[in-house]
Amino acid sequence: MTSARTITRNSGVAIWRQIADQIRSDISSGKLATGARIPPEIELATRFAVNRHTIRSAIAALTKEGVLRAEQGRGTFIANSKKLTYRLGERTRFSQTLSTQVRETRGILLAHRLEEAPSGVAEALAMQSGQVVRIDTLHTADGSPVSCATAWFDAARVPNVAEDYSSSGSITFALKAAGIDDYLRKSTIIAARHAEAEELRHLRLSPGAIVLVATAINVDTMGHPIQYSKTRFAADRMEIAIDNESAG
Amino acid sequence: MTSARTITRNSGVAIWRQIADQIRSDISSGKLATGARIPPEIELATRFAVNRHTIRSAIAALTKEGVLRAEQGRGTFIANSKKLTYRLGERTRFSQTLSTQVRETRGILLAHRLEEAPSGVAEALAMQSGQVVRIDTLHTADGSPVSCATAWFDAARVPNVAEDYSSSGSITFALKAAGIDDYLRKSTIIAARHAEAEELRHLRLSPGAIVLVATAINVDTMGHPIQYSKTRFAADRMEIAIDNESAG
DNA sequence: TCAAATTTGTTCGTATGTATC
DNA sequence: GGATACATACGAACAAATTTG
Repeated sequence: MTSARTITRNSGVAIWRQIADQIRSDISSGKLATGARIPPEIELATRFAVNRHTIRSAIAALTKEGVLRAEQGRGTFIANSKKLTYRLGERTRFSQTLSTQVRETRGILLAHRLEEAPSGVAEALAMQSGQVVRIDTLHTADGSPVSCATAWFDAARVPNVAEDYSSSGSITFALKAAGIDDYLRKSTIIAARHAEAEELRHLRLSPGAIVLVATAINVDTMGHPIQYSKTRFAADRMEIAIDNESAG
Repeated sequence: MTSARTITRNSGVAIWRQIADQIRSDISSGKLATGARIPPEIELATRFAVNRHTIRSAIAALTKEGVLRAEQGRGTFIANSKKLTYRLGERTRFSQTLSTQVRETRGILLAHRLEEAPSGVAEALAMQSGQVVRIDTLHTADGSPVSCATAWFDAARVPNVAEDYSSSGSITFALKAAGIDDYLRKSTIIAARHAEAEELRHLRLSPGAIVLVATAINVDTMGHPIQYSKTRFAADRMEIAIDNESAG
């Protein structure tokens, strides 16, 4: 347990939630390991200079989230811990980048529809006009939701992408079915924000939780854009790594 | 103004803050442009299904942050807007990547000290043993703080890095002074979390705010690590872009 | 110039949540 | 657990500034 950082009163964020966020952050950043015992409530109360009831509220929230596990007479323990790393590269594939870290990954189709390309999407896909297929997906690692995404494709080029994704849980497979055997990551923009209500539900997060938003464009081997997507990662479970191989 | 997303009651995060966060997010994601007028309080109150006072609390918080500006009888307007983009590449340099987006950037030395390499740092710098120079810096763009960083260097190799940074506000300059004319970004890991108290102060953020954390290793032209750093970007002001040039 | 409509600013009161002791 | 203080959220007004007709 690291030292208690200052808490801010009257900020619109209850003290118990600020403390819960700090403890969760210490756990997911690796300062606290799985199975470790956190200090007793009285000690935490002293350290954060708050009442013990306030600490109990924080622990109760984290227990409900599944981050902590309290045992009467023994102490409070860390239930879960380490972050998964999503390695970004030209040939980034979701299941592949996680394959060494988890036993199993899965992709679930949440929704799909044909729509007029929203502003920004047509430009990103270098389309003159026309319709796009939009798919909303959820990705799990060992059964836990780790990210959800919205992706747009040129409807003329990959009309059955939703169906093919649904049956396989894989973008790579769905594109192969449309005759696109290979694709490359052209650009990625990474931002972070608070999770919205739908993301909270899908990723099983609590209000105030953070998502990393990766906005990406994938191109075929001719350099033509085929996929524009926004993936939201649960920031307490995932981090993104960028390796510059030539500088190794 | 996009549609109101759900707010969650009794979550430990005040409703006025959740609404303020949503409005701020809409602004910085570009859904709302500088100078634009946001809907009147009554309309927002209806849309979010809350009392007008609650909307006023949210607006007051954003006004204090400098994001909004209210004028009696006229309306409430967006004061500030666009996000800065930090382009990550092998030769990433802070001032250079922002030079096309802002008039002026500055680096300020907050603190420095000689210390035994903490766990993780010695490995990252490929040092057998010994001391490291740690510097804590703050970076501003056009006067606004956008990021703060902690960086470690092998004390044997760049003993005066703190002094040289202090006088120039530039890592590139400080390394040149130690005879390192060029360096490359080897790896970057990006995560996101809530800002800690010190970061809130330095970056002038409010509790619950988000920081993007970039953990980086820079190497010299021989591939030997010279700098290990953790940079925290205010997520509502900055995003990170990764371009894969060969896939363009 | 005046009047109406719109929009932000202010002041009551009341109920509930948060935090302390 | 109970008592107390303060923050949060709601509701109903009214006041002040601005825009529109």
